[in-house]
Parts: sequence; C-alpha cells; structure tokens
Amino acid sequence: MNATARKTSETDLLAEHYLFSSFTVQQQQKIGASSRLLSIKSGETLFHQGDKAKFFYLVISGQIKLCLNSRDGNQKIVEVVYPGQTFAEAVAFMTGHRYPVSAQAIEDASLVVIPSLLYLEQLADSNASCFRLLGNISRRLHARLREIEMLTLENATHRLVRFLAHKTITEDNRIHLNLSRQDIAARLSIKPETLSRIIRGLIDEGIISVDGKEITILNRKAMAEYE
Amino acid sequence: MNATARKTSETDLLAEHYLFSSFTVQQQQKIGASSRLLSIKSGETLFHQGDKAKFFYLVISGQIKLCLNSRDGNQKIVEVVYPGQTFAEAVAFMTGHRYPVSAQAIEDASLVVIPSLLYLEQLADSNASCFRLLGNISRRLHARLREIEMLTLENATHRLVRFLAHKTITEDNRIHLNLSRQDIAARLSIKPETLSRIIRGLIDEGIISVDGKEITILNRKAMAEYE
DNA sequence: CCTGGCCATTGATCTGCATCAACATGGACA
DNA sequence: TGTCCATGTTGATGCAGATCAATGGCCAGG
Repeated sequence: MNATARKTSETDLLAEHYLFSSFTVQQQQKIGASSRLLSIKSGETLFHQGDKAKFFYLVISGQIKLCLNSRDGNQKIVEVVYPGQTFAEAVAFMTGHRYPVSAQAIEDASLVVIPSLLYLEQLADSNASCFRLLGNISRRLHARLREIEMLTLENATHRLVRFLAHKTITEDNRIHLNLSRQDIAARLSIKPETLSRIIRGLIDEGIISVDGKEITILNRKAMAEYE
Repeated sequence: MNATARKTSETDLLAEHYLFSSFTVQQQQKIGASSRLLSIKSGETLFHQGDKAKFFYLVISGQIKLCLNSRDGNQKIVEVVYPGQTFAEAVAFMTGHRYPVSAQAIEDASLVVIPSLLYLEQLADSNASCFRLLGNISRRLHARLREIEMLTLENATHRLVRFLAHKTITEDNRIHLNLSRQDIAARLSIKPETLSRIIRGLIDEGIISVDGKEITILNRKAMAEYE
C-alpha cells in the first residue's frame, strides 16, 4: 500500500460522513490528505483532559470513552463514541484549545485523526458545512443537558433503566451490553457495587433477567414505570 | 414612541452584540425589524421546557434563570443569564425545536425576542456570524461539561466554594450575591437547608463571614483548599 | 488441568445530604 | 409602626448510595 492509496482511503472515509459531505471534492481531498489513520489498543489513552487540542477524531471501529477524572481516582464517563461518530470537533472553537475530557479506548479501535485548524479553514468556505457542525454541536449540547437532568433529578435506578431503554432492544426483548459493569457504573455515575445491587433488585422484582452481558426484559410495563 | 423608533432601538441593541455585529446593516435591520422588546416581572416564566421554540433571547436588563424541573417539584438551575447575554440560540438546530429547559425571570427583566428562523436565514449568508455562533455554542457546551464534572466529582461544599470563587471579588475580599439562597441551592443542586449548614460550617471555621447577601472571605488560603 | 489475577457480586457498615418539623427573620404593605 | 407571609436557619431523623471487606466466578497463561 503506497502513501497515495492510504490518503485516498482516509478521504473516502471522511467523505461519507455528514460533517464532510457538504465540502467540495477538493476540500475533502485537502482534509483527507492531512488526516491520518490511527489504531489504538483497548485501554490506551488517546488524549488527556487539558491536553492541547490540535486534532479531532472520527471513529472507524471500536469504542472510545470520553471521561472526566477526579484527583482521587474517580471517573465519570461522559459519552461513549461509536463507529461513524466524531468527537472533539467543538474544541477548536473553545478558548484555550484544550480537551475538556480524556479519551480512552474501551476496545481496540481505529480512527481518522483530523487537523482541527485545516478543517476550520475549509469551514470558512462552506456555509452548508457550518450548519451541519452547528447541528452537530447543538445536539451534543442537548445531550449534556439531559445528562445534567438525569444526574440531578433522577436516582440511580432510574438512570440505569433509562440507560437500558436507550439501547437497541430486539423483538424478543433482549439487550446486549457492550460495556463492562465498571464502565456502565462510571457512565451512570454510581459505584460498581451499587450497580450490582440495582441489577439484583430488578431481577428480584422479576423485571429483567441477566446472563453476563445479555439482558432480557421480562416486564416492560414495570420497566417503563421507572422512567 | 412610534413603531419605527422602537424597531430602531431593537436593531441598535442587537447590533452591539457579537452574535449580530458581523451581519450587514441590512441583515441587522431585517432581524431588528422582526424582533420585539419584552418586559417581564420577577417570577414570570418566559417559556417552559418542551415548548415549541420559535424565538431566542437577548437579555437587556434583569436576570433569567434556565432550569430543569422534575415531576416531584425539584428544580435544577442550569444557568443564570445576565444582561448582554443571549440564550436558546442553539435550539433552532435541535431536532424537534423545543426548549430543553424552562426560562424564568429572577428579577424584573427586559429582553429582545428574536425569531430563530429569520436569524438562521441571515446566518446562511454570513460565514463570520456562523463562526461566532459556533464559538458561542461551544462555550456553552464546555460550561455544561464543567457542570457535569462538578456534579459527579465534587461534593456540596466544593461546589459552593467554586461558585463563590467564580464571582467577582472586591479588593477587600467581599462578594455580593445576586441570587436568593433558594436559587443558589437550586444552582448547586442541593437543598436550601444544606446550603445553610454549609455556610454555617464555613463561618464556624472562620473562612468567611456573612451579612445577608454580602460575603467576606476571611481566609483565602483555606478557601482555595476546597477547590 | 491447575493457577493467578481481575472483575463481579454480596454483606456489613458508614456518611453526606435529604427530609420533616419547628422556629427566626426580615421585607412588603396596610 | 405592626402584621403577615415568604425566606432562611436550626435541630432531629431518615435514607440512598458509598465504602470496606470477603467471596465467588471467569478467563489467560503456565
């Protein structure tokens, strides 16, 4: 594989994404040519909170968690990013240009690394792309707001039920968890022990049954009442 | 005062704001002509969470609180908006176009009410304005993130100390609170009783002294150690 | 097949903040 | 100036979730 071929692949990956699809082919190629593919192993950190931010990212495969860490070792997962999604796009517009969260791979992942500045330059020539980015960031803003709502107005059980309700549920009422218990706990801002107890509680009430990362909803009515 | 004069005043008020100052004079007049001034009394609600969002707002005077309300009467203040600031700009880009928070006046206030759609139309012709809005929304996104950080990684005392630290402090170490205790509590996601106790604790430790809405910091060192 | 280390679960206990209740205070208005 | 009602303070108690500790399960590497 030669350099040109690789660059082409990155351009193609980007062009499919709605944040880039409004650019001209020239613009896409320009961004693609300066972007690179990156593979990281599960557990590796992409960047730390406070790092100078020169790039943003498009996930091709794997999962990335965006998290906040406190001095005393507590971790809060703000968002889990899946293939096809970008993250840290907004950092370029923030004063200081530093990542407000840390990013770490939950499983082996590959990403496109995009230079923020170059992207910004292209934006200046593409109003349509600006609008897409505005929509994108606004959606994130809304998501953060709902997060705050959950944290302040709902208890731990509610948060878990909501978390489950937002997962894809098969026709036979099954949900596949793609996170470890620890990560689910950090996502919901509770301790793993508490998560265990809450799950046990739901099992004992006959609302769900659990087999490892597979959950079956036995009583959708009761489940819905928690929301 | 005739209609034209009033419209001129609204256009002028908007033109001073950085979200509008990149527009052409024609664009500013267009937006100004469709905007209107609104006065509301302290305690009145501007809009409720979930309302259809056709407008966003620029505060001219007074204070507006943006808050989330739970079914059981709990309230979380997400942000307090002061003169010169806009709010609900991002809603136009969200799916559903509904306000994700409620807005209520904390004191008598006057605002400029701006039709979101018209603003959006002008944006399409002004890349500079797009960039300003992107910066504006990104800043908000960052603020929400720090909020989540505070809520999940810090305790109530820390949150109060941070809250105070972000206020303007005079050379003689005094802070003027512009919110009621209830609102401070709702802002920090604690109960008024707890806020009282925390303040008492700080007083008893000799860290601050309090006289109504005036706070004097007696021990900046000790104060800083809470952050 | 055993073994070591991590993850999840369970139990016992602790604690920060909420809740409930009573009382104080102070500002608006007659 | 007194009265009233909302706001704030203080005390007693409750409770959700954290913490500490022990055990069980499960997978990787010998």
